[in-house]
Amino acid sequence: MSADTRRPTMKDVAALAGVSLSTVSRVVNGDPGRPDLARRIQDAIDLLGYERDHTASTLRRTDRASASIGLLVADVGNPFFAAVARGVEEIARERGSVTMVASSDEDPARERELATALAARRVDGLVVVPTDGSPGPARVPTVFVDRPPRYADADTVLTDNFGGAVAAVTHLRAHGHRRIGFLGDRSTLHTAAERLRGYLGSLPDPSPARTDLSSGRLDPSLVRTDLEGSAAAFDAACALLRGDDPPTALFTAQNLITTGAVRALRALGLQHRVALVGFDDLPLADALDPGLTVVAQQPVTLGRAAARLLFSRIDGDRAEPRTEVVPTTLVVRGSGEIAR
Amino acid sequence: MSADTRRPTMKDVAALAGVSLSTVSRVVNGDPGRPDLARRIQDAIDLLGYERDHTASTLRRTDRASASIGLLVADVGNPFFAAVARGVEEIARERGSVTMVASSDEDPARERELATALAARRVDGLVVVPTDGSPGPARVPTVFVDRPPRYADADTVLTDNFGGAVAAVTHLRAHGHRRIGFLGDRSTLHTAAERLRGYLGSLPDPSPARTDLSSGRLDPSLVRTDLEGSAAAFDAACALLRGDDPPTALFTAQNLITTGAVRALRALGLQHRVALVGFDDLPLADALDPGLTVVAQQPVTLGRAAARLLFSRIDGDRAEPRTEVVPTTLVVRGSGEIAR
DNA sequence: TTGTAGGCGTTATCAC
DNA sequence: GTGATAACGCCTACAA
Repeated sequence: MSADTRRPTMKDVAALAGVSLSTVSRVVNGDPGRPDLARRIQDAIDLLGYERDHTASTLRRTDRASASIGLLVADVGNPFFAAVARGVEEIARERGSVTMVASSDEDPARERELATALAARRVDGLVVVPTDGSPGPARVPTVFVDRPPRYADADTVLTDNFGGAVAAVTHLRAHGHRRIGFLGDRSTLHTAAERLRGYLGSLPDPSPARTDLSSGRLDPSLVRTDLEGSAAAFDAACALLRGDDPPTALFTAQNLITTGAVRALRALGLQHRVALVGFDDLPLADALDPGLTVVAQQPVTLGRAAARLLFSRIDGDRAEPRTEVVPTTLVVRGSGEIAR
Repeated sequence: MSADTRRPTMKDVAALAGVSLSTVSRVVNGDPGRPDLARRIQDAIDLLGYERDHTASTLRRTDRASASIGLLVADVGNPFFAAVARGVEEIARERGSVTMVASSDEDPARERELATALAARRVDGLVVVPTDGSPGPARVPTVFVDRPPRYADADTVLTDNFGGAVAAVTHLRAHGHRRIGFLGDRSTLHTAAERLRGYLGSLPDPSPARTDLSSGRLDPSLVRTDLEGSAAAFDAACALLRGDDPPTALFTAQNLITTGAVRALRALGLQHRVALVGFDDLPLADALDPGLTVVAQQPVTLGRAAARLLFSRIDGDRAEPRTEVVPTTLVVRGSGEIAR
C-alpha cells in the first residue's frame, strides 16, 4: 500500500468531508447545498489540493462539452497565423475553453490526420485554415478562416482580399501610375486569386495587363504569379524592372513577396523611383527608406470573429452558414506615394 | 427512439461485427487476434465511421496518458513565442501528442489559472515560459523555456543571452567602438538581465558604464534599462544620442527596442554614423539601409529542445533537473560594422 | 436537501 | 485466443 502521490479524487474529498460523492459533485458544480456541508467539503478540497478531472466530467455530463476547441493552421510559426491563433485563443479563454493548435504545413493529408486527432480528443469545435485539397468538415462544428473551404458551404471568415487589392491599385493610380506590376504567390490559393482579381478589376479597360484577359493570358511583363518565397519574388521583380517599358509601380500581393520586392528595388537603386504597395503589414515597414505603404490585414480580428462564430454554433445556432468579411486598412508610409 | 447522429461507440462496432466489446478494444489497440474477426471488426469500423474516444481511453488506461501537452507562453501572437510554439508542436506531433496553447500575457495570476485549466484537461506535461511571479511547477511534469523559473530547480531550456550579448559588444569593440550604449527592457526579466550582464562583462575595466558598477549604479548616459516597447526605446535612444559625449555605437537588447532605435537613428540622420547591433532577428532587417546586424536567436530550436526534454520526463527519465542552453548567431548585415 | 445507483466509452483482469 | 465483468472519475436521475 504505497503512499503514492495519486491525484485526489472526489471520492477522497467525500471521505474526508464525511459526505457522499454526489454531494461533493454538486458543490463542486456550484450547487450551494447545506452551508455547513459545503464548508466541510471546501475545506477537504483545499486540504487535499483536489482539482476536478475535466475529461472525466466531460464523459459523463449531458452536454458532453469538453471546453476545448481545435485550431488548424498552415503554420503557427508564421506571424500571420500566430496572430490569428491569438485572436481565437482570446475568445476561447473568455468562454473557459482551451485551444489545441496544430500546423498542417499546407498538406491535406496531414490536415485530415490532425483534424481526426483533435476530434478524437473530443474538441467542441474546430477553426480551420483549409489547405488546397481540404476535405469536407469533420463531424464537429467547424468554421473556416482566411480561406474558404473548397467543397462545402460552411461558416467562413475572410479578409477582404479583393477590396484590399483594389485599394492598393487605386492608390497607385491616384499617384499617376498606369503601368503597375503585380507579383503574387500560388494562384491556387484563394487569397492570391482574389488579390489578382482586385488588381485586374482596378485597371482601366484598355490596360496592357488586361489585353489578353479574355483569352485567359496575362501580360507577363506586368503580371507574375506563383512566386514561392521571397527569393523568387526578388528574381521576378528584377526581371520586371529590367524589362522594356518597365512598370512604374508594383503591387506585391503577399508578405514574403513584398520583402523580395523591397530587396530588388534596393538592389537596383530604384526604391525612390518606383512606387510599391504591399499586401499585409510587416514589422520595421516604417523604418525602411522610403517607409513601406501596405494594405494591412487584421489577423487577430479574423481569429476572434472565427472563434465567436464557432461558439455561436456550439451554443446551438442553427442558421444558414454565413461568411464574414474583415476589411483591410491602407497604411500610407511613403513607398506608395512616389509619383510617376 | 430517434435516429440521432450519435457518434458510434465500440459497443456499436461490437454489435455490428457480432463480437464482444473486449475483442473490438483489442483489435483497435493493435492486437491482431483471429484474422477473420479482425476483418469483420475493421469492416464494421469503416461502415460506421467509428473513431475511438481518446478521452475515455485515457481515463481507463493504466498509464493514463492523454497524448496531449500544454504550452504556456506570454503571447502566442508574438512571433518569437509563435516560433517556440512551432518547435514544441513539431516534436509533440512526432509523438502523436497535440499541443494546447495558452497566453499568460505576463500575468502570474492568469498563468496559474491557465496551468490549472490545462492540468484539469489531464495534459501529460507542460512547457512554460514563466512570468515574473511564476509559482512552482504544477503536479505535472514541467519544462521551462526562454526564462528560468524563479523559485525552483527545474528543467529549463534557455537562449545563451549572456554569450549573445558578449558577441554583440565584442563585435562593436572590434570595429573601434569604446562608448557603446545599452538599451534594454524590464530588468526583472531574466533575459534582459543576462544581456545587460553580457554587455557589462565585455567592457574594459575602466569603462564609463562600469565606473559605478561596484556601487550598483550605471552611467545613465550609456545604459538605459526598463524600456517598455519601441516608443520608449525611441525616446531613450534619442536622448542618448543627443547627450554630451554620445555613444558611437548601440547595443539594443530586444526586438521592439531595436525597432525603436532604428527609427531614432533614422530620425536623427545618424544611421550611417552610429553602429547598431540588436538582439533577436527581425523580418526586413536586411532590407534596411544599412542592413541590420543582429544576434539571432533560434526560437524553433528552443521549443524543440524543451519538448524533447519534457517527453523524456514523461517517459520516466528521473535524472536531476537539467538546463540546456541554445547558442545565438551573429548575423552581419552592415549596421554593426560601421567603424568609429 | 442528501444519498444511492447506474452509466458515459474505454481498458484490464479474469475465467473460459 | 475470446468474452463477461469490474473499474477509471465523474454526473444525474431517482429514491430517501
